[in-house]
Amino acid sequence: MKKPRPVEPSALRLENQLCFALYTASRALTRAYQPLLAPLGLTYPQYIVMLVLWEGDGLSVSQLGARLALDSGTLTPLLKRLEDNGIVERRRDANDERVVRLFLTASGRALHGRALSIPGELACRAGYEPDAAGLKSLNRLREALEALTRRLDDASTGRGCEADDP
Amino acid sequence: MKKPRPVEPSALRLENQLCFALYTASRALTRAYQPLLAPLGLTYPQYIVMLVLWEGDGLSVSQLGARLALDSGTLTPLLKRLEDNGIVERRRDANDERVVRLFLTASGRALHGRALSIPGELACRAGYEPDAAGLKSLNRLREALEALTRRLDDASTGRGCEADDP
DNA sequence: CGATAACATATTGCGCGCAACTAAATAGCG
DNA sequence: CGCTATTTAGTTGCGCGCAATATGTTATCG
Repeated sequence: MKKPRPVEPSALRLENQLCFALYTASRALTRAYQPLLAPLGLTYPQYIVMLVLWEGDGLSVSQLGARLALDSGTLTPLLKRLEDNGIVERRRDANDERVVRLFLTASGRALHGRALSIPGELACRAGYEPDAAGLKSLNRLREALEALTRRLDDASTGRGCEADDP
Repeated sequence: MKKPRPVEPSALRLENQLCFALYTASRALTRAYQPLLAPLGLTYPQYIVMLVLWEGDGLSVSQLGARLALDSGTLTPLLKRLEDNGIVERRRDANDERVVRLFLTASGRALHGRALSIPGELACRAGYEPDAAGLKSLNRLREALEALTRRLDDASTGRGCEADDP
């Protein structure tokens, strides 16, 4: 009979945890964005939604949700707030009354210009040189995070891990 | 007079955004942890708190908050829930009635054993080899995130960026 | 000692995320 | 056609994060 392999107690030390680094970095980024987004009247998740709509509007709530990995429980109230603020319009599709299509209003489109400088401003505040190898390192970090996300989503979908004997 | 330097419209494309990759990866990680933590009766932020307390209890709410970059608005209700679940005890410091010190109960300590295998299990589910160079790449990712967090916190503390002329 | 400032935690309010469930519309099938 | 299954949003409930504020405690200064 096999004993479950022993686990080092240090496995749970906070500073060893990728999970904690990721959790903290994500919150730090949201905090850093907040003062830049406040003048536009946007929260950070609202800004993420606007990034998609600025690329092209008219998509449905579920298409937006697929892009962002968010469901209607999050998006519906968020989009209603954007609509209340006059930035977004929600219209039922005439051919399929189930789907709600999302459109930018004039002021929603106008926000795009004011948002353009935000990523650069944030990178600058964080001390990244705009043209240096720092850009390359940011890209590598982004790719590593995307790879991690893919693996984690697979892990959530699948169940368990292979045991000792196949 | 200098024009503000033009910004590429692609600056706002979603797939170019480190911020989106980080936001998505953080949520994916929380989702991946959730089925492993549910048997312990812990949410992901509660697990992060327990990681600190397992390293040593008796610390104050503000010390815990400094470690996690969380304030009492988040921690107080979270800790009350842990106390209601019989995992943590909150005691006012006898020498300073302002501070609340946090202690593990017996069942809180007992949870530690059940939690030890979680990081490895998750790494395995995500397809990382436990002893391969994959471990090294996870460490590099963690260090990159920690460096980013430090820079972002500096950016949040400080104000603005240097202009074109010093 | 008494007033006041500084400090530690608690409370309130709001906006996510997400699970679970509901409601309405369409698709598909006998 | 009628009935069920599927699809799409919306709703509810709960637990964060975090800003703003309140409450109670200790320190400081005259």
